[in-house]
Amino acid sequence: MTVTLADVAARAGVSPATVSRVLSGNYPVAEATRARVLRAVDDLDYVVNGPASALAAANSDLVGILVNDIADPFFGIMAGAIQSEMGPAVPPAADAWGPGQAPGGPQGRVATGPAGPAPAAEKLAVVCNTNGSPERELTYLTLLQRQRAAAVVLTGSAADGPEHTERLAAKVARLVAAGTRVVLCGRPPVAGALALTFDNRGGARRLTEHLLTLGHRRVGYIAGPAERTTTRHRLEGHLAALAAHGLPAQAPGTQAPGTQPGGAPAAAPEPPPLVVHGAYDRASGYDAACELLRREPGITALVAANDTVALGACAALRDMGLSIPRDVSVTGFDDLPFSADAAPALSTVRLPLYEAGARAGRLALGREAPPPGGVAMIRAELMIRDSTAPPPAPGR
Amino acid sequence: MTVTLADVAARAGVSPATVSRVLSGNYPVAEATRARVLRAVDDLDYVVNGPASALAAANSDLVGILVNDIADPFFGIMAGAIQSEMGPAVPPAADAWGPGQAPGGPQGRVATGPAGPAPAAEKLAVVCNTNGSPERELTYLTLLQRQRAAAVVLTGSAADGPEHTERLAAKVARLVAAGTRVVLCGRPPVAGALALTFDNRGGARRLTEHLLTLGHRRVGYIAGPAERTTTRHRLEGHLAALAAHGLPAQAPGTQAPGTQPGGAPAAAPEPPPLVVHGAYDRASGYDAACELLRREPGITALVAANDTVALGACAALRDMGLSIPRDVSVTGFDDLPFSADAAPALSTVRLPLYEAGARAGRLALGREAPPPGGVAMIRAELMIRDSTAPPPAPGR
DNA sequence: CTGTTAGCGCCTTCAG
DNA sequence: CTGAAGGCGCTAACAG
Repeated sequence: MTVTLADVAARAGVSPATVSRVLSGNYPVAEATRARVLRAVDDLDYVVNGPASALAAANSDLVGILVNDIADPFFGIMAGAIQSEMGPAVPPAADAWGPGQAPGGPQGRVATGPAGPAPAAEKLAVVCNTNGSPERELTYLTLLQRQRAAAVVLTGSAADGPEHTERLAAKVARLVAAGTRVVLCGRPPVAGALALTFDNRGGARRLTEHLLTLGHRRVGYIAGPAERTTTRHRLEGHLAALAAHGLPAQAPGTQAPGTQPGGAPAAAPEPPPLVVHGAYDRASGYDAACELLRREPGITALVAANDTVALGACAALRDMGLSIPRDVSVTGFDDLPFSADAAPALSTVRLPLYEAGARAGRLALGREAPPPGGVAMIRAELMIRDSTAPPPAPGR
Repeated sequence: MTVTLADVAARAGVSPATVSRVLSGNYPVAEATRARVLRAVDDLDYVVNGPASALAAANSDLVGILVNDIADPFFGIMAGAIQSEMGPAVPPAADAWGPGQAPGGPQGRVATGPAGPAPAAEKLAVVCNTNGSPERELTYLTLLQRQRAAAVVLTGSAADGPEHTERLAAKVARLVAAGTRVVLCGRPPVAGALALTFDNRGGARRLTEHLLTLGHRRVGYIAGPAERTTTRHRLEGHLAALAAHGLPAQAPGTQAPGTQPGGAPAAAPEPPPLVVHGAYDRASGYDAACELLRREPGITALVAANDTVALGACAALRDMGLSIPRDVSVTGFDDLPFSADAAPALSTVRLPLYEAGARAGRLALGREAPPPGGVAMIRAELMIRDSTAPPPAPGR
């Protein structure tokens, strides 16, 4: 039914081994036969049988990319960047043969010789959507392990909590043991894997400091899902900034520093916490903003877990008749493309998603030297735009 | 090094064939042995060798999803929907799985332990980013063919033009011949493949009609990349609406119907066309809006190729000090999540991206009967919101 | 129900 | 430089 390597060999009048050698290009073959084989391949429309080749060679050209939400540009940008690095081989005289793409130039890559490690073939970069489910994450990892994937890149926040962390670590260990390279991008490190982690804590801290410096004292925080590492880290940064200014995390008003949170239960009504958790989406931002302003109408600034959430919060504020940033300042996180276009342009923290993804891709292919210790921290950059300003005058 | 099926067989004291049978679950096995095998699998942390199994069975559980831009929610939503249908099996206990739909015996693998080790059957849905390059599209198709993918879903607009159309058709034919199911989602049909096409022409036409009905007569059109089918179809719909109202496509002002475009070359200066092409992104929308208003300051409405482009146009208008929709109305297309949140909320055409993607996923797995003729047209729904209104009074 | 027997298509020594 | 031979790990008929 389907044409095999043997068919090509017959057509070209050579042995299967020779065809194999021509195709994988990692072994000297006479230019004449080489051409003959290539033509036969073309004539027959031959396409290598991946499974068979993977079985025999004990490796495949599959590279898996796991994302939490494929509909979110945050992941789309990283995934796209990772894939962009999976192209055919290295810089010079790119030899992208492939069954179908005949010998590029007259002599293709003949004289090039081993310009590097090996004319690495094109990788099949593939993205898998976990939908934020730790369960599905593990499942995909197993599926990828099954395929003997060459590498796996896990992006975005991980599920927080010991059990999953442990199960993931075990899985990663097995993958690595099986020869699969594992890279984490925008995630906390895991033993055995290379990691590019974002400075979520630092970015969040500087963002809140920016607000405090402007004079804000009643700052609401719209956090992401409670069980995610990124959520926790950003919140920690925020709280650290607050603490550094002597502001108790949940103080609703201008409370004196040092006030112990667990105060009198009945006499003085417990101050409502100014942190609300929700999903990383626009609707959550909207709802959370409403909730926070209900709890504490005196809020003058809202820090959102990410840009999408921030936009939802802006919409809520608008609907309440509040002006941004005159009445309330709002900040996001990530600096996704649309943030600069929002009205008003969002003050946020820029994460170099594309650059980080590209680097992760290179690491996954072993095309770049791993950072010392296997872990690198990616800096976040403050982007101050138009959604933040000093709070309204006290007696507004 | 790695544990194989034979190891498991030995550990369980059965033959490899038996292990294979319990793992694929498509053959009766005594409950006792079955349990023994499962335990051995678990003890040894065994994971099937995908390539080997694919080779032997002549099929794999890979399903490819091709998208033009993975960072664009338009594709992310469809891809996510498609993947959501690739789950383990169907709704009830019914276990429709295996390389082909196994008999799903009376109690198949019911009594299995806790979420068995490798409940298999799960398809590995995988998305590939072509970045809008016809070349890469073909390459990915080859890569997927190499892997003997079970199915392939191509989403979004196709490259327009005979050569690519033909090459694609040939590739699709080969894939289908090799047993891979091919589904098109949001694309024009291709022989041999099932297709779910969006009513881009109709949607665009109704959108422009909406504007004309409001009283607009000088309508600018911001089109997508010229060489894409979706671009062409939407533009055709727009022009059809214009023509139906007796408005020449490129008339800059209130021109009398019937005026022949190719008029006097020097005497009467050629009216500037009111259509500008650009990428499907926000920056293009911004630039195109500027360009159109430069060409024809009297424009009272801007029709954008999609929502993202429309938002860019809105930003441009805002920067020019124009109010939406008081001075200029703006429309989008697709109805992506953020469109309803824009300020003002965007009038657009809703494409049921998620539903279409889910259906495409089911078709790809053969879980749903194909539409008659293999092609189904997906209706687009007009969503009138706040970015459109009657044009300003004549003598504004 | 379970074991046995052949390959699936390709890569990879090992000769020539 | 090229051919011949063995086996990668698993599944799919056939026996029993």
